[in-house]
Amino acid sequence: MVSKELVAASTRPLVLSVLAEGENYGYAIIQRVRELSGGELEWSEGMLYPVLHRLERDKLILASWKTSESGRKRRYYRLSARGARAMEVEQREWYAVHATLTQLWGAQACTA
Amino acid sequence: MVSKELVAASTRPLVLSVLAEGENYGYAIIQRVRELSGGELEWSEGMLYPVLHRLERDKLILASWKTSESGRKRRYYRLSARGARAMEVEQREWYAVHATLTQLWGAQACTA
DNA sequence: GTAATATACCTAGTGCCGTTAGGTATAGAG
DNA sequence: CTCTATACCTAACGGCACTAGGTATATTAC
Repeated sequence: MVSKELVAASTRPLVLSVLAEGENYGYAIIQRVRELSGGELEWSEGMLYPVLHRLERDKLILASWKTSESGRKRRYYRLSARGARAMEVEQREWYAVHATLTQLWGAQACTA
Repeated sequence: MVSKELVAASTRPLVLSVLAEGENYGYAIIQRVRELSGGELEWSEGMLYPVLHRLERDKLILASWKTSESGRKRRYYRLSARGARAMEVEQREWYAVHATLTQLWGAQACTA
């Protein structure tokens, strides 16, 4: 379990970073994040879809409906150039805060 | 500058960690965090004081009024045993998210 | 001496965002 | 044929940073 605030802080960078791996759709993004976090991050759909809509509204990601070979309709998202820049900003901010915290927590900056 | 969400996520762990260094008061905590972050984190008073009140309400920190030799009244906070445990939880959650992000960002886990 | 700045505390209104709790529809498994 | 997993969506609620104030005292500048 991760606190609501930490979820809020990590959602945008995580979504942008997952889409930097290649285009993907909402349901699969949730699973990808759960997998990457070893089950620590269990996103709800009610959280993610509004996030995707906001990112699309802000032109950080681009969306298109596609039908998979199974016949299922999915909304695929991919990173825009603007989104790639936003991801770098998020990354820099994250590292700034991480550096501040690890100064207080001692030398163990690397637990990844 | 750091996003609102990232500020929200880091405020509690930062305050608890600063108080783990020793008792301190609101105004000085703001300066300490600014110093540790190299100016990246510029907390407003309107943000911090409600945070301190919530932490006190939840018994994670303990408060007492003291008058400095300069004659100024300050409200000093110190970490409770409960607060120390909460800090460890926050730390573990932070590292879990950090590990997830750094997997997506590549090997550069250490920029601290 | 007095005006300006830094220190030191506080609160109210606003907007954003995760959570909870729903709803709809299709594909595959038992 | 029913149940689960997949796949999308939205509305109401609560918590929290942000903005913009307010009060009061000590120090510095003119």
